[in-house]
Amino acid sequence: MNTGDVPAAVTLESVSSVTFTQDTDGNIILHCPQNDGEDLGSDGTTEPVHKRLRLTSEDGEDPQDSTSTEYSVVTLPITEGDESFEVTMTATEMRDGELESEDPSEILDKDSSVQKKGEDVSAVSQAWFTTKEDKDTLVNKGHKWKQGMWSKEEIDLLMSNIERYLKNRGIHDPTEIIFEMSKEERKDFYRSIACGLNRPLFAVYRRVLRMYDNRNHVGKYTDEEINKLKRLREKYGNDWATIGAALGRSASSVKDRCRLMKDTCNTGKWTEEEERRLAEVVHELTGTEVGDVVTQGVSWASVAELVGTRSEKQCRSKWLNYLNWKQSGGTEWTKEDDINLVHRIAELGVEDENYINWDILAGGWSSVRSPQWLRSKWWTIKRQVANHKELPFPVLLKGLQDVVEAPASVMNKVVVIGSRSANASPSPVTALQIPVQIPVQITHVSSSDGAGGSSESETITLNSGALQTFELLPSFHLQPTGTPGTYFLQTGTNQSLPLTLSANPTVTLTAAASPSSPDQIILHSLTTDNENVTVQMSHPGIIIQTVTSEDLSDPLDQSELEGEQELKEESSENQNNSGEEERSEERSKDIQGVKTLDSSKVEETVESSGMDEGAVLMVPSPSGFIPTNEDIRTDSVLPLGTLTDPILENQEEGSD
DNA sequence: ATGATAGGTAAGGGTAATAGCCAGGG
DNA sequence: CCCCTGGCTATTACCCTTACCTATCA
Repeated sequence: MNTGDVPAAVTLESVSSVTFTQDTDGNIILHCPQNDGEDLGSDGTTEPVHKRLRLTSEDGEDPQDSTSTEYSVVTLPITEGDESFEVTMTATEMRDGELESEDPSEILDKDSSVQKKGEDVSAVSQAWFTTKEDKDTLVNKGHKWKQGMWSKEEIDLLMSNIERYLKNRGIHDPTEIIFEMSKEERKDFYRSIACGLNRPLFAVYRRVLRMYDNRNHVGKYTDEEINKLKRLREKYGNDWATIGAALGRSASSVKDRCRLMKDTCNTGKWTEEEERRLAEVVHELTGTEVGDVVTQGVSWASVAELVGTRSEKQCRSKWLNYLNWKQSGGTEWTKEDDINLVHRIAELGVEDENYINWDILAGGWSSVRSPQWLRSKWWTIKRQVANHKELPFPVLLKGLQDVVEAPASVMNKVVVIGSRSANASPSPVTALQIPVQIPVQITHVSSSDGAGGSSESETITLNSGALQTFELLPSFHLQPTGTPGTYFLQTGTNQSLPLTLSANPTVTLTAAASPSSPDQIILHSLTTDNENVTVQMSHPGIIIQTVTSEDLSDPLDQSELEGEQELKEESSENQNNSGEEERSEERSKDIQGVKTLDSSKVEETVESSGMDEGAVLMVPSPSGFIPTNEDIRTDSVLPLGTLTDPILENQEEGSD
């Protein structure tokens, strides 16, 4: 099974009833009660029988099914000695004909989502394969798996898998398992945490090692370190582990650094002679001629060896970004090319950037220097959108089509793209990023009310300004807390809805029912400072969404925004417990002097919160935009990530 | 002895972010 | 002439895959 082999004989069992629950990460947990029969762990030992769940749909396995769902399944014993077990399923639904309808030649054929329904994806994540034969075997059996950079979703899943593993075993620190335990002690660790990830076990292993190795992500090498590294290199050769240990860096880090510093390396501008030599060597090694486009299949280490004065990275970079294009008579990149690029990508109609085949896209395009260069060009275009990381790819693309065609005066600004809905909005909205506080609409959805189908107006609107007004609609009512002027908001489903308002410590806010309308709470700011207000939510059954700002003329100054940013980072510190690279990214989001507001952390918090009583939780995308059916009239919406939920955070931190 | 399992190492292709250079405009 | 700005180039830290190796165990 580990290499995809299906055991010759399997025992089929059926259970009459199972219980479904949903965990905080949205995984469906299927609880199978202890079987009275003899099959489940009948030897009475603590070692559970390995089970695989087969999901059969009622209508068979028709690949033309309008909805195809892929499941990744793992069975986990609940407690030792208990013969019941849990099944965690991660399901991915694809809409009718998505992907399949694309021209296959336009899509990189390397993503899990192209899998056929019912395929056992766990065969990949449970297999430790590094050799070509192992790979071929799996490929021949029709398995496909994810390669390339890990997406945020994958990392999140990995982290939650690790958390679950830790919880089940009462371990607090994952590094204990990864770096301290023996193989025997950490038996099944990697298999367990690889579940749901359509990646080879080995890839998961590498990723985890990197993630939790605190000697990774150390940052720039100082001159002192470089000198020390040179000495260590002379002493220990290619024993990267030893060198790394001596330097307080990971082995791969020192190895990578050494690759950059050949003794004979020149830096700075390439001389004509160097360029000539590079071209000569590349053509010689690849059996090509001057004018041929060579972008792959080059051994850069060999090239560097022969060029003599440059490292492999320098050679590759020079070739792919300049020399090959220059030699083959390339033309300069123009603004029209920018527009063209965005349109061409849009025409591909791909769901995700990873599906873009840059080789094909670059083909026959004289101003494109190489597929790799084109990709980096895309990056520079993409980064004109401040919140590009948070946007769904199709939304970003649509927005960019407007952006690249916009006048230069607009192009020079950082733009934020937002869309009320990726589906409903005919065209996405672009807006200059001006620091502005936006109102927040909180909609409670009762059990009977579907996701986003909030036909009833149950809204609270928080307007910006010193006087905060909440409009209370029918399903909410106020409940005195005992403190005059302070109320709890009570929802129609009888769930208390503690809504706390906090702000800068210098600002005190109190809430009171409006004398004119009992359906309003009026918040008074007790200071004259019109500080930014943070609404802390502590209720999962709530839709949080940004709404039209009728008044965007209430800019906050930079210091206020920075304060806000700090507040959020502080509150979300617990989320990122791995030292993963995102952390530093979050901190360096200062683009062109405008603080980019980022609510991704906040979103994670809310997103992974528990759900109860059928209440539906929808959260804003990190930029504050979520699909909604409601008719919202704005063209200019600016996100402000001020919604935090300490309780939910605690829930997540404290338990699951 | 053999093959499977579960790592582990090294090499090298690659990405993404940023630093640095430089030309052009005010 | 100076300064600023933006585009391009070069650099670099980190990521990922591949090939190969090794210890342990059934």
